[in-house]
Amino acid sequence: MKKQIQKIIKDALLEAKKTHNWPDFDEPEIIIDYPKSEQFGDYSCNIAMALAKKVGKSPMEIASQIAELLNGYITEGAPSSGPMGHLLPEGEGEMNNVFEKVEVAAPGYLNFYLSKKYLQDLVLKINTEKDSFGNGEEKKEKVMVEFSQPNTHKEFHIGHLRNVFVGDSLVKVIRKAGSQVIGANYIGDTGSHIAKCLWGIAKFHSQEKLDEISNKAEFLGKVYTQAVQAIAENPEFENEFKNIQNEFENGDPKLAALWQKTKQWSLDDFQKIYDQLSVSFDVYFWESEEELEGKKMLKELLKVSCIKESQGAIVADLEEYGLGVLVLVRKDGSALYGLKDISLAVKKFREFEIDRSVIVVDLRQSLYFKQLFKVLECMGFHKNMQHVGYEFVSLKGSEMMSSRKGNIIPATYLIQETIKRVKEKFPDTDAAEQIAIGALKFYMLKYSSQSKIEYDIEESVKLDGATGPYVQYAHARICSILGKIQNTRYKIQNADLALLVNEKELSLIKELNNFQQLVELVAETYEVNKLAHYAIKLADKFHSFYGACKVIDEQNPELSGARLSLINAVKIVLAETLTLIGVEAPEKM
RNA sequence: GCGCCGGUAGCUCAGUGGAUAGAGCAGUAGCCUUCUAAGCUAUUGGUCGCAGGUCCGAUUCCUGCCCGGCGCACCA
Repeated sequence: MKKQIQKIIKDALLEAKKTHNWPDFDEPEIIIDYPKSEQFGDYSCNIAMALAKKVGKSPMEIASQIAELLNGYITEGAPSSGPMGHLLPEGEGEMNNVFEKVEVAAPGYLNFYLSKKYLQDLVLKINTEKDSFGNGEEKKEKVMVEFSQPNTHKEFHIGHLRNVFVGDSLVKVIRKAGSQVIGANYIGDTGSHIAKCLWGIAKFHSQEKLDEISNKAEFLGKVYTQAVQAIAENPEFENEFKNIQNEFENGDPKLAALWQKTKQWSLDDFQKIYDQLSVSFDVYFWESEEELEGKKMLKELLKVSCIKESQGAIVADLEEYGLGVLVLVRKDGSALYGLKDISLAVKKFREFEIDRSVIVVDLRQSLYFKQLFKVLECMGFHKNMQHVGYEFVSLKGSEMMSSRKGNIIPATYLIQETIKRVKEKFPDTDAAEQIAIGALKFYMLKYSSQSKIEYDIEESVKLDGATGPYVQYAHARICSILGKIQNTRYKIQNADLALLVNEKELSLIKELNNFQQLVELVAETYEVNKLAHYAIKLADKFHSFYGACKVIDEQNPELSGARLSLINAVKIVLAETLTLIGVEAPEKM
């Protein structure tokens, strides 16, 4: 829609140059905005103000001249696109008269008003297309979104949850926008943290019957912390640990068996969490595999100009780009994250033939990703790779989490606690778990990614205001009304939508009209919090409509039919928006 | 030291080169014999960190500074 408005404005500018003897100039970019308030129409453009100097007239005068032409187009047709009534592509049905009028407002805005007919037809369109409403055109592009990336032998904590929610949402929204998407997980199943944990088990827990431990994942996390602290406090343990690390890396069968066994404990725990959150992956990568792949690539890598030996280690020297130095291989020969990520990046593009790689990782690794992408570039590997960062999550009233310090908040604790509190508050609901998971996801996703979250459990289970349950509640209310008219004379199909003329009704439809644009925007900018904000706004407008308009009215079955049709459209879009952020929409609450 | 991110209402956060800077919570005043009150309606509340600059116009862009957080060679 915005693009089409741009096009007709461009037509108008060209025509104005002739008819109003405007001087010749290069057109600046035509920007179409949503006005701040509905009193300024549905779309607005500030081109007249930008042109004031170039044309040599006042913004208001320019705006009036453009508006006059545009209003002419509404009835008579624009030079390149025909009547503005035919703005929409073929196959969109009988979408005539998209705009009602174009107005000029001080200090020089052009305000576009959608016609009632267009809005009323939109309700039918949504009811017809159902959950495919808002889908982008199918693209050939293949995108991989890598997210979650938990480390085995460490506990899955609340910071990991933010990652999972953002990543899962990106998969869904980029897919909806029309690209093929592969959701990928990259498990950290190797590295020094594993060796530390194995050493910790050998040192402090060798007498215990490991198989009888009830919460195995938690046990591993605790042992890891215990090991880190023990080594820090007792330097003499350093050698003991190094010995075990060497034995492990050289394939000691006992340690390898212990590794496999304990790794599976972590993986089982992760899977339980993903199941509970309804998150899944299309493909898994393993750090232990990339370690081997990376080492195989070393010979080739050393031919790359920026990669060299330094102080016994192999590093990428990126000083000339202002990116410092990235160590790929330690002086003891073991591989670091960077090396593994190089081989993984190559694998993603070669084996999976993707066009774009999106990686969701903590914002604190921004520099690291700049370095990684630069190294790949130096290798002649010019690909579309994006790091989507997000700020950290802490718990209100506690210091910053660190699994090395052992003061983390486990994800399972937060999930169980939220479910418990929802059940306390609403003992009658059957959807406590859906509500709790929804509250959790919504709370994390409503923040912009560069905003730190100080997680407040008390705040997160409040079910009013800008929360998931608030949106779910709007959905449940709609379902409740729709449930009442089953097997009655009211009809959603073939309703006379021209009856929808009330201010609240039109305002609600206008919000629905923004959905497709939103999907496109989020798929490009990765700003998933905009989905949450949209859901709130739509729910707000529904509640406002609900307060003002009675849907089922015995006296007026025709209007009721139209309104039922409208709320069904709202239900579809609301549910779809929630789906995009991974939140379920229960029918009853 | 260099770099990145933030500083907007009492609190938590949106937002933007332009039209009176917006929500939620908290506060105040109303609304359940009426489709789910997890709701609605109205309302109080702001030197958009500070100082310059660019611009017809800056909270938004540029520069400097202050405050908070984070990152900068063998963790991931």
